[in-house]
Amino acid sequence: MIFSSKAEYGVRLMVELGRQSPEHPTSLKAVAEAEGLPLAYLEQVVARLRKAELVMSARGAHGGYWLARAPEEISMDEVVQALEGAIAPMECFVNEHTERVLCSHEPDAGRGCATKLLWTRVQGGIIRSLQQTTLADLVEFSKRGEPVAGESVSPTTLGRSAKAELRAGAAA
Amino acid sequence: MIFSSKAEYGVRLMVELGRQSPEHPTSLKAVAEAEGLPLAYLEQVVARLRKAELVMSARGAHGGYWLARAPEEISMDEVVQALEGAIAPMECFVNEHTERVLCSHEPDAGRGCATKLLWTRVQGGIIRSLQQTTLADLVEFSKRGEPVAGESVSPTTLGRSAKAELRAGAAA
DNA sequence: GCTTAACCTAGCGCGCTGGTAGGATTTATA
DNA sequence: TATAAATCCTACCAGCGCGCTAGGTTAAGC
Repeated sequence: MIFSSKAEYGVRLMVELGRQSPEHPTSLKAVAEAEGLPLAYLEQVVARLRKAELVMSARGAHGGYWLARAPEEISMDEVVQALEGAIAPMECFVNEHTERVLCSHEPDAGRGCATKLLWTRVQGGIIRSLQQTTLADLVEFSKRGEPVAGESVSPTTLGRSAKAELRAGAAA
Repeated sequence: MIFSSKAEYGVRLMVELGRQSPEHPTSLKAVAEAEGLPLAYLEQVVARLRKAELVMSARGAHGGYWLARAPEEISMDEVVQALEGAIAPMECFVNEHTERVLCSHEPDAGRGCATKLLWTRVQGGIIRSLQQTTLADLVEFSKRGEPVAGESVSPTTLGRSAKAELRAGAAA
């Protein structure tokens, strides 16, 4: 498993907010009930999104959360990064100071570190796919089950519909 | 963190085997000492590679391990999959039956599941970057610090040297 | 001033990760 | 044939992070 449930819950929350009009704030309770998620835990999740300035909040009665920007301008790598911390395939990537036995990547010390090359490529693959997906893509998909054809879909999809992507893409 | 140390250790082991001639087997003890890894734990790691038929073994004195195929014909997604199990960004991807609260991806139930679209794309990005890297790439890189120019480098690199890739790619 | 909400912090059980321990089995060699 | 060197196998264990709960404080509407 790669991402924790924080990412899952947080993304769902963002999608839910994206479905609402930003006129009036949405309470966490409403989101928790709609998605069947524990409210108290959602509070911790949304706190990360707020600190990253991806959502805004209003306290008190009829308070709640709403998106800080339009869904089209929120790329999912920001969201996932806010929820999960640095996006890295290996421990030594996130904290260079944690010099555990696990990681002996000497920094550019003559002979190249083979695993670092591999993890760098993987990291690139992850980040690219996250960057090329906006929150608007997900909101659209959740509304119709399929994004509008001819819209500014990310380059990777190359015209394939999101549904076809789902069927084909999961083949490991 | 995405991949566990099994992946790190196992990939290093594969690279080490790739550096040796397949004439005579290499003992785990030698690998463990060369890489500074715990021998007993490496045994469990290499067992996964053996079950996946990526390495072969000979028991007894002067026994050891060697690659089952040429490094050029071993793509890293096979290796990582053998070490880590199914490559999935989220729990529900690896085991559809573990219906925890975490995952409520109804299978194609009308309205599309937005997070599933996202994780599918991420999974594609990971698997693609792993498939496009062969063990030979890593062995080459570990030998020279840079792959031979003009060789059959994976399409993603597009002529950029591996060193440049390392410098640029890690920027989150 | 009651209710509704965001906000904060501490704690906790469970499972998985990263090992260790101790052996059994197989093979080369003296 | 005894010994050493190696793979192979299983059980066990400590630590820690994840997912979550508990219990509050603060702020805003009616």
